[in-house]
Amino acid sequence: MINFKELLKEHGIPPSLQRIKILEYLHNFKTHPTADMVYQALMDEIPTLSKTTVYNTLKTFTEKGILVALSIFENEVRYEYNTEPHIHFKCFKCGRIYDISKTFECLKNEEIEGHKVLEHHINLKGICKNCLVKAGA
Amino acid sequence: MINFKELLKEHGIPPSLQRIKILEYLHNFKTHPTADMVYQALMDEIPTLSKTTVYNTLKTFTEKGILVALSIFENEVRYEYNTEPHIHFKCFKCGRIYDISKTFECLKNEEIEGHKVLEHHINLKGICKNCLVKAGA
DNA sequence: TTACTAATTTGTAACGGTTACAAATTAATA
DNA sequence: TATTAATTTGTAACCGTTACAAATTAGTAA
Repeated sequence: MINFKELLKEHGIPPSLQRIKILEYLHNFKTHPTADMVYQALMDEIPTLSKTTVYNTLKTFTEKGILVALSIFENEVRYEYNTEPHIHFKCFKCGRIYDISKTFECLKNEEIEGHKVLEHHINLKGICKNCLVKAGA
Repeated sequence: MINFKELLKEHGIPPSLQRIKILEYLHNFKTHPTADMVYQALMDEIPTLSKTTVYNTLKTFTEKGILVALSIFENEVRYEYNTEPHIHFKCFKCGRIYDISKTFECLKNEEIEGHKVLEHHINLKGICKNCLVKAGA
């Protein structure tokens, strides 16, 4: 059981209710949500919640390294809890994003053609397991 | 010398002046431009050009496989001429996008954890060669 | 507690990339 | 040349996001 209040403090972020709840959500639901999805999900629990707070908080968390921002979709940013390095698979049909645990040793080097690599994002796209079954039936 | 008129016909796209010029630009300048950049660049040559035409044309080309749409930046889509598979490096400082010719054999397989992979995008981020030199000086 | 200050949250308006849509223009055909 | 279809254009709207100021909350000192 993670103490999110402590986790925020460790990252130099004063733990308000909104911040704790947003962090908790990102940690518990691995759905790579957009800012709006987080907002919708927490509206019931925090009726006064503002969308701006969600955007600001997600931005802060990302800057502090607690979350990672993904650019898998063309138009909207998605967030996930920063854990082990992994790659993403997006289904063209259902739109779901899957985490692929496989890592690539060949990307471990931190220098390529003279450039210093700080991040790498691998995004696969295609038809997911579920949609393949549906199409085959 | 590529005959862009013929190339369009081969992809089932009637070759209008606008379409030819846009394709020509994407082929000649490997700058991974946004729709707006293409628009700005062609405004002199085609004074009546509309931004909507650029957007529509880029979309059509992408659907037909002539171009590839990149989601390296968070907010805007960038396009490039569809050639050999390669990966992209985006510099945090100058924002430029570099093509890295290195390919990864480990991503050649078309099936991963049950999902059918149709596309893969590898985006590296960090400090580019040029900016490293500037920072070191 | 109370008064005061700083931090946080909120709501509205605005911004920027993109798209919808109808009118205007151009090309194609008879 | 007249008619029809395709393409382009311009405007307005959409949507994700951000700027900003007001309102609220939390923290501190008397």
